Amino acid sequence: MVSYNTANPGYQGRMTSPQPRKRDAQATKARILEAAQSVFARTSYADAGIREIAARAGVSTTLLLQYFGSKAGLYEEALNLLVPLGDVLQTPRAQFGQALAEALLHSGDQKIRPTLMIPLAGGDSEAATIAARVMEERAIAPLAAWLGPPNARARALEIAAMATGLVTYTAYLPLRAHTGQDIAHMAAWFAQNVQTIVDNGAD
Amino acid sequence: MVSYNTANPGYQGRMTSPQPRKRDAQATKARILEAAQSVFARTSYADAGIREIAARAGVSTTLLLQYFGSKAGLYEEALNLLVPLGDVLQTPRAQFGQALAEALLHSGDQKIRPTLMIPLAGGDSEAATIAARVMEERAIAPLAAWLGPPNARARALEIAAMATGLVTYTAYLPLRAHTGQDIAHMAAWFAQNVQTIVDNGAD
DNA sequence: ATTGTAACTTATCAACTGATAACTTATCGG
DNA sequence: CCGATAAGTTATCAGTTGATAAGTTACAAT
Repeated sequence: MVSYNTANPGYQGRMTSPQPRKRDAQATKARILEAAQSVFARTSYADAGIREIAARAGVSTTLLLQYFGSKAGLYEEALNLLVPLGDVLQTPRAQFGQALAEALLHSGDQKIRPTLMIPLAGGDSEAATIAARVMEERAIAPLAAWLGPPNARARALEIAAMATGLVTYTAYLPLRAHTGQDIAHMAAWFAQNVQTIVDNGAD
Repeated sequence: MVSYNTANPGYQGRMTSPQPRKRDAQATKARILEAAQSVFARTSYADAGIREIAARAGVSTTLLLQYFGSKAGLYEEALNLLVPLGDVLQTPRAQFGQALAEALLHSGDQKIRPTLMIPLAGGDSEAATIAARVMEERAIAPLAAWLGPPNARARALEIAAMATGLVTYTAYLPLRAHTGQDIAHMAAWFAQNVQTIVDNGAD
């Protein structure tokens, strides 16, 4: 592993990647963001370290900070990039529950799933403030608008609550392994209840 | 504020608390655990600091570590102490949904609420492992046993998922303030869906 | 009254965190 | 070819974290 900011001066890493890599700020930024997403999704904000993200992107921490200003800045940009609901909101209303369930349970550890882990940021920390804003703007608000009255916001929050809970207990917490039956039961339960919220605007 | 381990040598704090406080290991342990609960509930595990907990309990960090071995040990004991479902599992089955909703939304920031924040510990950190074990033993398992077949575990997880989500979006994330209508709608939704899971064992 | 022991603290550590200043090097238009 | 500028790095810092060794002080039984 090529590591920067550690005791390994001068080594260029030509063995692992034959090309010393061209200089391309945009591509580098993208690599950093990708690394940030995967690291922030796996550990909590406080546990995730700038050094690990930088190493995973094959960059020095300095460059990372130069591009994103601070760890918090990187966090915000990484979250914003996920645009959680984008695709799912395109599906027909009648299949929304099913579509969201599949997106949450089968997504390849990227895209939507991490977004639901945003709340895992913390309580009153700087990270929580950022996470709350992003969640509000990119998930709750669009979902509420899509749902429409009555009680748009409450219903959006209910869906978000179920989604966060589902991901938490199926993919995030290292609980004792679930059986296929358990997963199937939960998926069906989730899809149906979400769909009810979508359909039953008038309760 | 009396602070230990900082630059304030020799000050005994006699002004704020006239009695220099008797030596009582059990009471001191209890004070530490209480402080730990409130701090761990407010910030994430990684953000919570041993020093803050110790200060809040009016003790030195050394004593805290002497009693609980390590930060992780303190975390585990503090979580275990919450015994989340205890009271709620005593209510009649027909009112379980309502009872749980009230416990979650009206609890004075202590008792149950923090327990549902356990998952906020992190991803693959040491804290997450501890949190998962406690959650499994003190919440999922007893709840599943109480629910009974069929699909006891899946149904328990579904309830836990909703509960975690509800707390997350009403009390934990610093989202834009909810209206009373929103809260009421969510509470009713939560109570009814939990009750359905309790009743409809056979789907 | 003395003393043994439990309760509790002070002083200190090594490791790690995010961040900054100052340097080097590749790339590209003229 | 060249030199300006962006892309990238090394070295380093000050602050904080959890943890430890060595001490001090209160209390309770003899």
